[in-house]
Amino acid sequence: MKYKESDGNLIISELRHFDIAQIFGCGQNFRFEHQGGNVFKGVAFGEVLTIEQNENNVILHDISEQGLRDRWLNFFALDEDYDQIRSMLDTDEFMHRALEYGMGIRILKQDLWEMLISFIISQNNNIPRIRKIVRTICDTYGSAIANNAQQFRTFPTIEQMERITCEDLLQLGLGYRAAYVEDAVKKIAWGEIDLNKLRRTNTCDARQTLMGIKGVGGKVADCIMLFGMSRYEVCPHDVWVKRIFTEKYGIEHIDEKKGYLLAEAKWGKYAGIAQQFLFYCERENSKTSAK
DNA sequence: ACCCAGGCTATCC
DNA sequence: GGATAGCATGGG
Repeated sequence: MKYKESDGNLIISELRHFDIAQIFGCGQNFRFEHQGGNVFKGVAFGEVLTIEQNENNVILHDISEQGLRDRWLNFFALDEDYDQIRSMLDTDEFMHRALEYGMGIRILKQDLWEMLISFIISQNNNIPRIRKIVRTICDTYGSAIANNAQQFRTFPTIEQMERITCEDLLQLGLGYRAAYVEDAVKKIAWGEIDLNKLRRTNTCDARQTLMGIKGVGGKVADCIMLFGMSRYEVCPHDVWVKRIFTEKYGIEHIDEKKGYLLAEAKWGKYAGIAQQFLFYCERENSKTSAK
């Protein structure tokens, strides 16, 4: 990977395994929107970014080298060696296909608080609607960001959300998840759960702590840890993976425990990343074939 | 109009 | 302990 500044933009070249459409389309992020062409725009960690990709380069608009190092290098996991990760995951024919299909997928390193709220909202919900609700929360409680015509706002901080009630959230269309988000906000705002402490807690205990929040079960806790704490070993046991493990890997009477054991055995410390390739491949292909 | 969505909780046995 | 209905809302 190489990068340089040019006309106030940051141009990245010789970057392997990076496809913005896949990265933002694989269900890990709800805040970047397709602007047409190969351009996506969104907000992460309070900063707005327009990102564009062509055959040879990735262009971060209005970003300096400093900005890349301070924020986006980490967000896009550019310090992770995806050649090595992919070779470790390439353990069978079905996964091989998923790796080919998701050639440019990377697991983003996103804000833990935002992942907590976003994945509570994700349960029994479809992705377009999750995006819409998250955006509404940002529009209502987040802060304005300078220099952006679409008026993207930040994901609200804990302080900006701490006075929210269940009724407020119902107004925004969260449905029965309103009470869950309210519980999460209270537990964090009142200090019952310390997210910074959670980052240094082992995965098993962190999972239990997260599951103490109403509306956070195993799958949601795992997504929070995978996307918000880069716990790459955590493999969220969702409906798609369940289906794959049954149909492609021949596991009968699949349940969460069996799923974890299989993922652990096959993909070890990158089982969570493996899950993302499987999820993306299966979901995208079912879109085109079934409908 | 109908089925379903990156599940979880309460309640049943 | 393990199984299953019900859940708010709206996208496709």
